[in-house]
Amino acid sequence: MRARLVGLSLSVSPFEACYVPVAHEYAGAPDQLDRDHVLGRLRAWLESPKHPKVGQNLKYDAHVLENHGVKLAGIAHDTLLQSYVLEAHRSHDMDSLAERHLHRRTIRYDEVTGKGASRIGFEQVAVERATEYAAEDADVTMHLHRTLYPRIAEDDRLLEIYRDIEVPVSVILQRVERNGVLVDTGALARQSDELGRKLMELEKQAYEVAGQPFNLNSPKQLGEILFGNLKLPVVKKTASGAPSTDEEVLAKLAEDYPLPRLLLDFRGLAKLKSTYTDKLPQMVDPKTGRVHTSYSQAVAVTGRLASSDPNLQNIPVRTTEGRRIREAFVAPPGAKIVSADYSQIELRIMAHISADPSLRRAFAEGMDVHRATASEVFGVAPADVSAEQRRYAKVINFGLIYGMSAFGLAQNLGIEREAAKNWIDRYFARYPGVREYMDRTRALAHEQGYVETVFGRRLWLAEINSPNGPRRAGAERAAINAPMQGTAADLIKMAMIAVQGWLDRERMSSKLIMQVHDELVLEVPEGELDAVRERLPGLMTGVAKLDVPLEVEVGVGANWEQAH
DNA sequence: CATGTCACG
DNA sequence: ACGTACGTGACATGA
Repeated sequence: MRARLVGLSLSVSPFEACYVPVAHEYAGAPDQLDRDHVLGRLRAWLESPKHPKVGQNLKYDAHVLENHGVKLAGIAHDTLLQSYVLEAHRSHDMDSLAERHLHRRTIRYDEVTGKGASRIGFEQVAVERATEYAAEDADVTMHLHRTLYPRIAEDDRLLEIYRDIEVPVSVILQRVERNGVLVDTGALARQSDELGRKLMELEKQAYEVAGQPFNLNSPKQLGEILFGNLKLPVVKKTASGAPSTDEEVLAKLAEDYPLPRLLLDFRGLAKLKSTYTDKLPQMVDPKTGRVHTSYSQAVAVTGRLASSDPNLQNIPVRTTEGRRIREAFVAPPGAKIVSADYSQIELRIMAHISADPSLRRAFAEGMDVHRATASEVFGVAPADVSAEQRRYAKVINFGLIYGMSAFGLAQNLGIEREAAKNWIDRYFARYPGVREYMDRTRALAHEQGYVETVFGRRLWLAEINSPNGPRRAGAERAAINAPMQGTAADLIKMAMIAVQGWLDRERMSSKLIMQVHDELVLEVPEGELDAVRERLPGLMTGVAKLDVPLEVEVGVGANWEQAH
């Protein structure tokens, strides 16, 4: 949102590229063409949808150009997305791609700008050196496109994922990022004060119980207090062998001792304050007055997006205190926040892929799926399922999506492993199609080294044939999870395209402002509220016809919390 | 920069 | 006997 253009590099044929410096600034820098003059001359071409462009991560270029008032159009190809569609599990930076596919060792950005404290801005790089770096950048992109795109084009389904999903989504994401989200910084500041007071109080109490002051934020110091001074039992150890002080451990110790409870409360509030109520206001862009996240489209191996700087996909929701943070995500005067999320999307996908009759029936008949599962597993009528039974069934259903083990289920439910194994056996007896899906997926993963989403996105499993047992088992669980998580990612990307397409065609002012894996969030002027509420669910459920119905829940409010 | 922890779907 | 539920990103600490 704030980067300024220093120069442009372009290539129209292999091994030929140019660099146009426009804003290099250092003692003795040569005279350069004026930036606005250059952009003025290039504008018609840059903004023309009829003139196709190829780049590496053009979402970024589009932002920089838009910072100068140029709206990039004609994004035909993106080598970042090509690499991601072909090999989501590998690195996609240009240096790696050039080595892997072109056997070329490129000039690295760090080599040009330096790194750490002595790093200089690109505007201070000598024009000659900048030319070598930047022109090579354009040339490598050209070669990568000529190498990677044919590999996608030879597979119909990969081509659809790339051309019909990833490329259009990148264009939409740039707009979503630019739209930003309005945040009530005053409300967050008040929450920070309140949290600060509560933290001071908890800290004071902790010092009293511990008999001495210590840094509550330091797992190391905390471990010394708990397990050294106070001689509390070590419940489990961390990967490096130190006694763990994580939530599970503290919860267990809290049954018998006072200090762990204080620490659990402290940690919960400290997280909210440092990550959210203190940080988010600092992330507001001074120019737009809004928070602009960045979506990474080639990070998550399953096809999901990732959000960073700030991450808007992990804003608290599970606790009452946490939800207050969502109240600070607001609509401007005259508008509302609209949230629409897919209901039970991954379980529906499991029902579709596995074709299990009972699971499909549960969704077809619009049942509460956890209640239906409880009914089957516990052998009672749906109406007679207890709250406890439904809770168990919900944990089992989530476990299935993750490729659960008896151990994992036991731990999650706090029951014996034998008992957990028993529930799993009963589940599979009732849903044989699901077991067959899991077996089939495991076998396929071993044979091919990859699994696929419903729409043909390919998910590679590097360790599926590892001689290391635990690693192989991990890859098998990932293989089971990936088609469900990945298909859900495909669906919501298609939904983003459908929704933005509708908003554009209807010349609406409503804006997509966030994507949270199974949820789209929009900022909607009140005049468009009825239309959006009416059309949004159908647009989202209509992107694909699975063997089970898709359902979308829509909420409206003055803020994100109310809309949920 | 690694580690531990914890926020989300 | 081991080590175990999938996918992410950010923060604080401490080397």
